[in-house]
Amino acid sequence: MGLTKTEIFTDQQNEISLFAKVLGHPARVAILQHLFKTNSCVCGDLVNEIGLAQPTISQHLKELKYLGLIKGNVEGTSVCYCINTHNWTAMKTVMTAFLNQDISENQDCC
Amino acid sequence: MGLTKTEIFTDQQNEISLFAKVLGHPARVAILQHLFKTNSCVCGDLVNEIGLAQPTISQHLKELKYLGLIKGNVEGTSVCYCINTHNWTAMKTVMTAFLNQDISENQDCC
DNA sequence: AACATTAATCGTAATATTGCAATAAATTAA
DNA sequence: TTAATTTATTGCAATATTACGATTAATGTT
Repeated sequence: MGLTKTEIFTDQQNEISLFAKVLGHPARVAILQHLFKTNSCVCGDLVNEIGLAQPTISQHLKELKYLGLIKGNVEGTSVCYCINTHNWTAMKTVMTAFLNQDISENQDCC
Repeated sequence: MGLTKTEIFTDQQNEISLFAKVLGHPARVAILQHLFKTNSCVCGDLVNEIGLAQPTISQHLKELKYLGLIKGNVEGTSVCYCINTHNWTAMKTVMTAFLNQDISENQDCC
């Protein structure tokens, strides 16, 4: 079906998976790393940095923006993107809590 | 195309995105949380816990196993699954490093 | 205004993912 | 051996994702 049954999961589970999903493509990972590295905004030179076509990059940026991980500002004919630090931190909190779950008693049982 | 161009990205970027991708479905998040909570192994009662059909759960378990995040042991007619703590920790290290990237100069620029 | 530049959107093709019914495989019990 | 139980596999339908060419939209330049 290709259609996830979100209604049978908790909000938390859906939130974690949505964040993970947007990080689940190397182009989006690369975009985020580049925005972190260059700190200040970057625009369409992401197209040059990463070897994908402009519409493809634009599409990935849209997804990152939709999840709130980046912000975009129009500057003349170009658009300046950067990390939305507030939302990034919020996402990090959610993901870190999930990753740091402890095994109650411990040791692998299988 | 639906086909990711992995060859243009670094091994690290591909690794991060693969880990994120497997966490990018609420059923797999729920399975992992359940395995953590019940500590010791759990078998097909995951099918009861989560409201998906047995083949669907089996498929999700397969993906988690492929990425090495869980282990499965045959015990009679049932199969006992549990977190692969070693690989989970390794994954956590990779993901945490990515999530904890710092913005060089700081503050949002857009 | 006409042109150039940059990014978003549209349309489309190819592949991937999700989910399940049906079936097969493996093991145990009678 | 036959039946029961449990999980994996197969096959398939529906939807999602990825990628890009062509186009449009927005702004700046001459």
